[in-house]
Amino acid sequence: MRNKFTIDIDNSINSGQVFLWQKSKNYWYGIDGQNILKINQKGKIQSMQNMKTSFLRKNDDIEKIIKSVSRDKTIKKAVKKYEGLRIFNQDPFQCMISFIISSNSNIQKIKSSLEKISRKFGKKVVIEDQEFFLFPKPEKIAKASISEIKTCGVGYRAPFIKEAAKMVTEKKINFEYLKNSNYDETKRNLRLIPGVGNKVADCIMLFSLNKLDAFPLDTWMIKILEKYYSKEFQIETKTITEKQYEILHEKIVDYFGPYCGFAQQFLFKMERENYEKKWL
DNA sequence: CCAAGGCCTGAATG
DNA sequence: ACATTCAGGCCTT
Repeated sequence: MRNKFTIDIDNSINSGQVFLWQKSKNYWYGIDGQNILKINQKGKIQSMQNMKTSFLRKNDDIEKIIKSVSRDKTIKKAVKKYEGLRIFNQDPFQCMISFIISSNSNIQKIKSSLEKISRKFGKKVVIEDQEFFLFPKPEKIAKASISEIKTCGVGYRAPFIKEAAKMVTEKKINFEYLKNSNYDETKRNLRLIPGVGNKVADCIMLFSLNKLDAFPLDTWMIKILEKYYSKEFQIETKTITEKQYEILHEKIVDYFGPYCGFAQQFLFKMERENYEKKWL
């Protein structure tokens, strides 16, 4: 028997995991690789390109996942407040580029850069009298010059983006293989990409490679852990070193379990909302 | 193994 | 106005 699928689409889109989405008349339209998705408030999804998609992860046993991560009062509160918050299953290439761009940046600027990249390198598609630009294929970005990429406002990340795309076209990074690999193997591979450190790798893994045990530790999550979980995970220093990141991740998996990525998403959403940050 | 500094850019801050 | 700071890291020294 299957659970009834429910989702809070607004909160899920506005939770820092996707950037190329816009709302129009109660529908959300978004770019996911070579696909354009249209989703209504109830989570009914359609591909405007007639492609198959598992974007909404409808097969997840969300009840089980939520029960599994609900280890304490703090996380229970977050889960209750953002009950319909879900993690998407994005196009890996787009996700990788998005989070390479995200480093040392903010939502608005990430969004602006990605829009420019799509507009400059992606295929134009007109749907329902609206113009969309698909996300460019890896080959296109791999062939672009650094200065062309820089016109999208990505600055010093431009060479990273080009090299990352190149590694995909050369099959040094094979997303299909990584989808079927475990956490450590996947991370080891992703870390070979310039501009991909621990945090960015965890984002790519959680949001596009089906690694629900990935738990991106950015400055916000560190603050959250210090605020609510100082007993469970003592964090001594201000800047998290590589080693500390690994140790912390292990403790987090021990504590929140194999779906800890969901815990991250709920905690992150709750804390960010407290600060009334503007999203899309 | 750890700490410090630089990095594109543009919005926010003073 | 104009300068400075800072933002959901990463890389090099």
